[in-house]
Amino acid sequence: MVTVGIKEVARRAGVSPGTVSNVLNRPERVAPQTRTRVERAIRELGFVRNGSASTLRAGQSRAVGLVVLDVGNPFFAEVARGVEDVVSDRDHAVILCNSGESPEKEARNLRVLAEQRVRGVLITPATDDASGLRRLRERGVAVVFVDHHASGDVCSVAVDDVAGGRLATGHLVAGGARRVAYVSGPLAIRQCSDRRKGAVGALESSGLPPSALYDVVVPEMNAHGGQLAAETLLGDGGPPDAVFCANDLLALGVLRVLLQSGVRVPQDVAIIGYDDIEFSSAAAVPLSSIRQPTYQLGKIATELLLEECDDPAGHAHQQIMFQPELVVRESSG
Amino acid sequence: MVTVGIKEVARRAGVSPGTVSNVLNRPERVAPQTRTRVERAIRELGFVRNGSASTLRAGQSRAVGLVVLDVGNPFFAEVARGVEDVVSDRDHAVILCNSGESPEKEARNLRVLAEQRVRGVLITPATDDASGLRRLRERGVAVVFVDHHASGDVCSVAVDDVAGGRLATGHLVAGGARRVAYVSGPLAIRQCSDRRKGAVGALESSGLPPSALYDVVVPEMNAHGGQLAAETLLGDGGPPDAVFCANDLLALGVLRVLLQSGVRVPQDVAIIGYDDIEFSSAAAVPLSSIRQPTYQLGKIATELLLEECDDPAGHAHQQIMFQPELVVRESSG
DNA sequence: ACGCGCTGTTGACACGTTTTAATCGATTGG
DNA sequence: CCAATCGATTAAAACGTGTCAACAGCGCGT
Repeated sequence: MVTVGIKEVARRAGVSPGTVSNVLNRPERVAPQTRTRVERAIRELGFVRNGSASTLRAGQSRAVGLVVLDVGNPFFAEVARGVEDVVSDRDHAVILCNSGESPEKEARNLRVLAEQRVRGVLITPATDDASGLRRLRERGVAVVFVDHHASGDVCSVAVDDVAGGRLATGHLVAGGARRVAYVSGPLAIRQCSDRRKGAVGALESSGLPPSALYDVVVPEMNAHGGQLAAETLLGDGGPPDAVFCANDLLALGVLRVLLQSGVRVPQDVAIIGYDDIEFSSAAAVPLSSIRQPTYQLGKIATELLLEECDDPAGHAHQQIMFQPELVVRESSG
Repeated sequence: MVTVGIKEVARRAGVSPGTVSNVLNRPERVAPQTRTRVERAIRELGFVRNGSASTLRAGQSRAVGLVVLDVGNPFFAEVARGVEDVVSDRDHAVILCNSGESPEKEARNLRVLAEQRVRGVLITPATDDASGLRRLRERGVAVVFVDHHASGDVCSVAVDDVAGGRLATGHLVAGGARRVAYVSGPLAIRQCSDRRKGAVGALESSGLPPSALYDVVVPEMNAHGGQLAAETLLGDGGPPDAVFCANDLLALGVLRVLLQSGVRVPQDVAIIGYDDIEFSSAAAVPLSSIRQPTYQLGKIATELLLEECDDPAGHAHQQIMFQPELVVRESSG
């Protein structure tokens, strides 16, 4: 491994290593003429800064961590795109971690990120146990919650999931549903429990009893989980009037199984999903859904994070909360 | 930032810093009893190793880079899942980069990865210009191509795109198509040109003239690109008999616009995509496609990469080539 | 001519770990 | 009982960069 360092550049340009470092980090402090000379030397030698040394000395790296529940979910892929765009503009790197909704994997990921001395962490937590995150923050790592509302001393960018659940369920009830199934992942995941809360609220406002809601919880929030849920629904003494799914992946899985079983959507059963991923509108029966500003979620969260990193003292934590939007398509028409 | 380092652990455990380092890196060389003492000290102090210092001194990091054309494409998301699973088992980190099919962004990403001193890079190149990668390899960074066949001195894990193109187009022709549109991203992307090559081959074998293939090239290989392509198809003197799309995202975009315009699929126009992403089977008209072992692509590529990193000398480069598989659904039935 | 401030530059040290050769103690063989 | 050997541990020297106090050169006003 041929290692060309800052001092070889310095020798070639006829300056001291310190000056080269200045060219790299505070170009304005060095005379234009020497700067160009150094820059030429850098180019000629093909020098690239050693990030480890830089990080070690400076105490902060040029990378941020992103921990999501499922990279395979287009929702998080879109969030990741937002993160990547902002971070890449500032020549930083994104370390992507997948928790797969498992607290253990999440903890392991956080440890790796701590080792890497990332500047900050963007996370959609898989659990309400914030002890791992607290330790991180005590070590001086900035944390921003994504798609998860926080309170007080942490930044967060989220969408009002209770409102979303109310919106979705209210719409189903307005369409005539009297018995609604709620298909979701583990209720330990905040998004799932909040959306459920909204659903319950909507039923109450409509004068329906709480028993009108029928929970089907599956371990994984993907299409496979949706298929599992649909089989449960079909087996359990006939399907309900309508199904509210905690995300579109689940909804697509449910939809597929119902259609295969000869159930007509929306005539027999109405379905609504959540997230409004790109594919929902192209589904066999175009899927009603709750739209969120997904890309913005990633983008704004990252901006907040970097802002906090750049000025930890003068930074005021803020919790941003978007309002979701109902998108009606055939599956609930 | 409270920094508890190796030497505080050493003091607490009553040993030297060197011993702590040994516990971390070669536990077998240290007596069981001192080892447990050190491990306790580590736990009590909440010590986490400083990756930058470790990387700096050891000369190699615990991170690999993954450069994909589009994180938003479920195909690459699935590849990323394969990579993440392997890498996370070995307590490494994945640095995710998105080139967005742009050589400039790709080059910038590679520079960031070089700075981070990643152990290796997994990449689906956006261009045939391998100079950036050559420089990386000269610096001792292992490189493995993903979904891109390499020759000779580099590892690669790919799927036979020419065969895939032939499979898809042969199927369309067998179904009666005489005029086939090929909707694809920039032909500078190898996957696109290879699949096209297969398509041409299939037409020739069937005795059709090369003019039977009609190219529609769009700048981005996503659903939006597909919509653009479909508009071109509709405008240009009536649609062809069949459309072969270079990936499923394009196909879903094409499908949507055709259906909206009253074109019947497959009666008026047959469509086939590529990648067989999860959503294709759930589309308004379930999409025929070419299936690839996507997760395996990421998994095996990563294993190859880490193998090369662990033993650069004794490593024999290999090019793995999978065969794709035709999946027929309604869109071409 | 002199001191002053200002801009540009320098040199040396520190960051936290890995690594190597050296040291220590204990055990074994002669 | 000494020497040789072996395993466990240590001390110290790197790794490549950022930082900061110190310093040189220069123009300015007095």
